[in-house]
Amino acid sequence: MQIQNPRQRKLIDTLTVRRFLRLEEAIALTGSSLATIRRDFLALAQAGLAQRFRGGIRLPQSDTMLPFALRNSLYSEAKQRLAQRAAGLLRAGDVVFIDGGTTTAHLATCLPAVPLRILTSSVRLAAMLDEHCRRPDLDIYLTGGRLYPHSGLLVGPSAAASVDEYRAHWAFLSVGGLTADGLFNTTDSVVETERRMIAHAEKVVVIADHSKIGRTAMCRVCGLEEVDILITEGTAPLEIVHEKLAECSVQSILI
Amino acid sequence: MQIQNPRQRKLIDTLTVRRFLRLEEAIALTGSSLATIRRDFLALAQAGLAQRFRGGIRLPQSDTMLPFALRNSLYSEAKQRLAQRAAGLLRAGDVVFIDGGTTTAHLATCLPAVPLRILTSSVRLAAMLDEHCRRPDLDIYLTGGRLYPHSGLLVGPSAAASVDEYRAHWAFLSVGGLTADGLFNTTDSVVETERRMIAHAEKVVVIADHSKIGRTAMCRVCGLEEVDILITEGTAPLEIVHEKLAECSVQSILI
DNA sequence: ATAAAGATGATCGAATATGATCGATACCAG
DNA sequence: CTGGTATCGATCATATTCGATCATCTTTAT
Repeated sequence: MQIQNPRQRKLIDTLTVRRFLRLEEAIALTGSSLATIRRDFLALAQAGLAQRFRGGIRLPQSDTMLPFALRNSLYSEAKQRLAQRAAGLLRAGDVVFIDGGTTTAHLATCLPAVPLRILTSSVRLAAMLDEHCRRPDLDIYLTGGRLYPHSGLLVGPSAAASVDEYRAHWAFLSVGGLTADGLFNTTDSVVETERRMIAHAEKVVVIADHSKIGRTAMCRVCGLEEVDILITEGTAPLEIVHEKLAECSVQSILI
Repeated sequence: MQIQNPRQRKLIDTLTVRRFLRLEEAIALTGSSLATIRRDFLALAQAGLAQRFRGGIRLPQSDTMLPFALRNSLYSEAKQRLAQRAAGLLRAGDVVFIDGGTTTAHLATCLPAVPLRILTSSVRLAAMLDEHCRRPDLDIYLTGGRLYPHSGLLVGPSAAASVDEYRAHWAFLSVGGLTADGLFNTTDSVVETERRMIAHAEKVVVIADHSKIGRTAMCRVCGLEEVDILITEGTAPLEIVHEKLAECSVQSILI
């Protein structure tokens, strides 16, 4: 049986990005009432697409999930909270660069209800924003470039170059690692795009769960002096980089 | 069975580009009354071309199965044959511009099994090629630009400008209309991108079903002298433009 | 030219989805 | 164990959409 109700589809799709969805969140997401969401949760559970628990629904545990969903569900609760905090920074009319990555993908589910212009290199993020949020006040831009296979990411020189055409209030970056030495990512295909986003944004916000702090990866993106705000978990081993953060006047937001 | 009612065709065409179509949107789109649209929705659902849900219709399959749906659906038989013929032109290593549109979207289902590089302004086409086909020999590029709401199309000056960075062996275009006066499309948001594709491709291939021949639309793309190959149906009223086609040495391929 | 067949648009009762409310129940802290 | 709080399921009123009917307009066949 297929879910035909667009609202229920939206809930299911959100559920594949988050690991669970609470009643309050679903209400905010759809604009529907408590009673309706409750009925939706019941319907989704009866269809076997979700499991109910007190206060919300989650993905069925034993189900075979897509690789993307699996990768995403790792630390997804934390990422979701970090993304929500990041989204709280935004004001009406802001222009936002959003990096491609599993962490920043969570932003799609919690953007504030204000007009925004968004430039991203993530096709999935763009598709999510376009298809589900009926938000005529959102302008969504994609960088050009080569589609990195099976990742939904636009990479390469044209991706980087197209960022040069824009200026933004914010750049939201997700990283593979963060040390006193700077920001790191696992592949160089996205690094140049991130550098341009950093160069052309007023404020650079790095979103990183605790596992990223103190870890490097192959490609260095930039030094910490480029970063304005770091949003991470309270459990992160920040002492490793604390001094350098202060030196570069990075504002740390702990969740 | 083919849908011959032009209004219903329009609805189906819109549906292949968007994900779902609501009653209200369909009324605005066609100018017809509520009752008529309802009857159309019923007819399309009974023909198996769409699924109804309260307030609108949607494609019968889930979006990840869209290529499958396209291949199997009856209404698109003609377009599918045209796309197959167009795909037959391609050779290993070719660089191909593919316009965003319902007709060219069918190309995703029938590309030959040779290495190709593809630049398109259609996010859906790119996603189909990336996710559905297991083709490591395909390089997929997207133009940048603004995402036209609920259409999966990249539009605007940056979309057009990014085409300038590439040169291709082929440009595959789908049009809203074709007369002796040239090619036409319904909206100007994609026209500039198409012009750049035409300018930077060695061979320009227009794919148009019979309903497009002899019909104009609001925006003129270019004259027929820019076209190298026209792929259309044998039933198309080609006599209207036959002379001009010969004059511009356009090669007509009839299916 | 006329009649038949079909498409279209308006209207109305029926079916369904939605939102608010209320008592019952599960969870948590002390 | 007990009281407080939040969530749940059920119920009812309302709003929206659906299907059917009928009148009007257009097309087609004779």
